[in-house]
Amino acid sequence: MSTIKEIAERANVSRTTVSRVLNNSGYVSEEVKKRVLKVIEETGYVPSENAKSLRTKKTKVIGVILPKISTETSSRLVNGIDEVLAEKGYQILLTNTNLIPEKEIEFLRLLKSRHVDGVILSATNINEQLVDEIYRLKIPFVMVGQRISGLPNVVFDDYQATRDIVNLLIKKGHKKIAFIGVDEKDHAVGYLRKLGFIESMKESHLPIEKSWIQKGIFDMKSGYNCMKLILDSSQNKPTAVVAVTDRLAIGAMQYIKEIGLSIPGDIAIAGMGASELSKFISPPLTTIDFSFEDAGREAASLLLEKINGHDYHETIRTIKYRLLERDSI
Amino acid sequence: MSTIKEIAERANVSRTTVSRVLNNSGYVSEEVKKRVLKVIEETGYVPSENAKSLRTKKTKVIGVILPKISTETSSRLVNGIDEVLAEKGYQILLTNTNLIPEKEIEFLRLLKSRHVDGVILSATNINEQLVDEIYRLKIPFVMVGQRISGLPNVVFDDYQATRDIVNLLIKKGHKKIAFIGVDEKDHAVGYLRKLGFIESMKESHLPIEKSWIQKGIFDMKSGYNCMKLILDSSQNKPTAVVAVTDRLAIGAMQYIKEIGLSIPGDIAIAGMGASELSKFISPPLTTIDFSFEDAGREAASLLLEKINGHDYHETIRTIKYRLLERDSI
DNA sequence: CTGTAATATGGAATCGATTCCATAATAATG
DNA sequence: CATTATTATGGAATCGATTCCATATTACAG
Repeated sequence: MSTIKEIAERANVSRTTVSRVLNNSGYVSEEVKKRVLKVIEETGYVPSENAKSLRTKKTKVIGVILPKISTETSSRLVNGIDEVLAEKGYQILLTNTNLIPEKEIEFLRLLKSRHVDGVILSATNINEQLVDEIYRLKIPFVMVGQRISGLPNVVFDDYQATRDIVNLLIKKGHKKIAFIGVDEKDHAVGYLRKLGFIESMKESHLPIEKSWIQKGIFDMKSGYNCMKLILDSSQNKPTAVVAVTDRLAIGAMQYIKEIGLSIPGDIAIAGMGASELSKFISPPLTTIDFSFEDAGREAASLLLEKINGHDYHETIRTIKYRLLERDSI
Repeated sequence: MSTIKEIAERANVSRTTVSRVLNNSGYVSEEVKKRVLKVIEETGYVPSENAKSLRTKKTKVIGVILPKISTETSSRLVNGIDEVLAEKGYQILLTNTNLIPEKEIEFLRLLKSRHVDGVILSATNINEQLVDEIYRLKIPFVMVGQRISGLPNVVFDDYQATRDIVNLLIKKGHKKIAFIGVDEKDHAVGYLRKLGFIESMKESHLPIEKSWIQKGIFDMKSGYNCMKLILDSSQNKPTAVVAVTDRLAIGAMQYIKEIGLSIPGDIAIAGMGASELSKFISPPLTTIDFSFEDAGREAASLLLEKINGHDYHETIRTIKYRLLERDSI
């Protein structure tokens, strides 16, 4: 691996001049420039980004912290982020917390030690310590999916989206609607979506049986189990179910089918997230399309603004969603 | 952001000593050690990885080049890679070629300039120029999914897997089997799978109509179109179809269903890749599970070996696959 | 009590770039 | 032709760590 010094020697100029050619800044005569470029070409020299960024304090790397790496949500988000960042010559340094909250802080520190130019965090739950750490970081930062006051956020309207779904079911005549949620520590998916459900029901003066509200985790098995609980634990069976993710909904569908009930005849069901599966499952699942690519793009743009601008007041970008009404309701 | 110099001053020691504490190497008295650690704690100091790696020539970063970022294949692969690397304290620098071949070379150079400790490349096609560049790189390197001689490879047995599927169909009595492939420039998915198909057919002395072999790209729409061509362009209609990816297969299924034929009654169909969709589509799709997570883990392990060992002879790790027989055949 | 080994610490060079400052050569201006 | 800009180039400091080498102190052996 050649260095700028070698190039300088070979081209019979100083390192300073080589640097000027590299960044084409300052004055360099055409002749010298040509000579230097020729040497660079011949040797296949590539300047060390490392040394460069030590001096310039810019790495052109953005840290991305994901709760889980191989989910459709994450990969669509990263796709959106990359779309915007790659264009501006930034690379993505990927970290995966695997849903372990302490890792978020660990990675935040790590990304700082690597001098990334900015951080995008897609978190599922936010504790005090994490928020503290973020404030201490003083690195351009964007939060996706959850809200932290005082910082740039890209959020989905979880509350309203859930209401739209519930209201649609109500409009279709359903009065007994069950709900499969997740832990409310996840403010967006857990708390806000549940709130949307409850408030919509209340506004329409519809009762909610306690057993109709179940809490799962983020997988199909859990949706299956929740559905089982809902149907087994009460005589009063709901005619519709809203699940806060498609996976939960699909798990629930499996149970419904398994016990011989029809969808949507006996029970209507809706999910959220517009996973690819939702379109192909039978019957196709009604869901909310949150466009994670848009969220990624938005987050990246916002981050670039912060990187260039430095204005650190709170910013909230709400990603629009679409209700995809399909045959499951 | 504090530096080692500041810590040294605050603790009234030299930078050398602080460095010793940081890496606990060399001799440091308990007393001084405590004092330094306390200052580090107080200031929240994190050493600059950047400066460190400039000196040590190690970045603890692995570059990963993907053909497409938001596909199930890629995200499963990255998941496997991350599983192994994270454990050893490595981070992933992600780059996405979006299937543009020149980008592979561009990113290879870029990753070198960033002094990554190694590179994992998941490529769809390999041209001479790319191979040249890889040889020139002289960075620990692992190729996934395609083979390059003389270097470490993690490959799938595309040929045999395809044969297994075709043979299964033949065993089930099918004699007229169609094939939806992709460009043979993609040696693994395009060339080898087609070869497997053709040879299996030949060995069983089964004829292949020219129109039964179609070439698509990597999406459902393309599978749909290919299926249409297969069924429309000849009187002699096949009773089974093998598609080289699940997406192509699912697209094909859509067309088959659309024209009112039944699966597998009128036409049996099989895909490859074991996408999540394949399990939930109706009827569930027979496919090959290539365990991309395993491939990722294997690639990462192999890379770590290379990073530590330096032995650069060719290595080939073939990831085992499972044939998932489901209702579509 | 002297000589060697072990322990403890710091100075200064180094990694590979950028960048400020100085200086030399050439061109433009009055 | 002297003076000032402009162009062209290099020297050396710098970024923030690590690490070789030197030196000082203490411990131990003969």
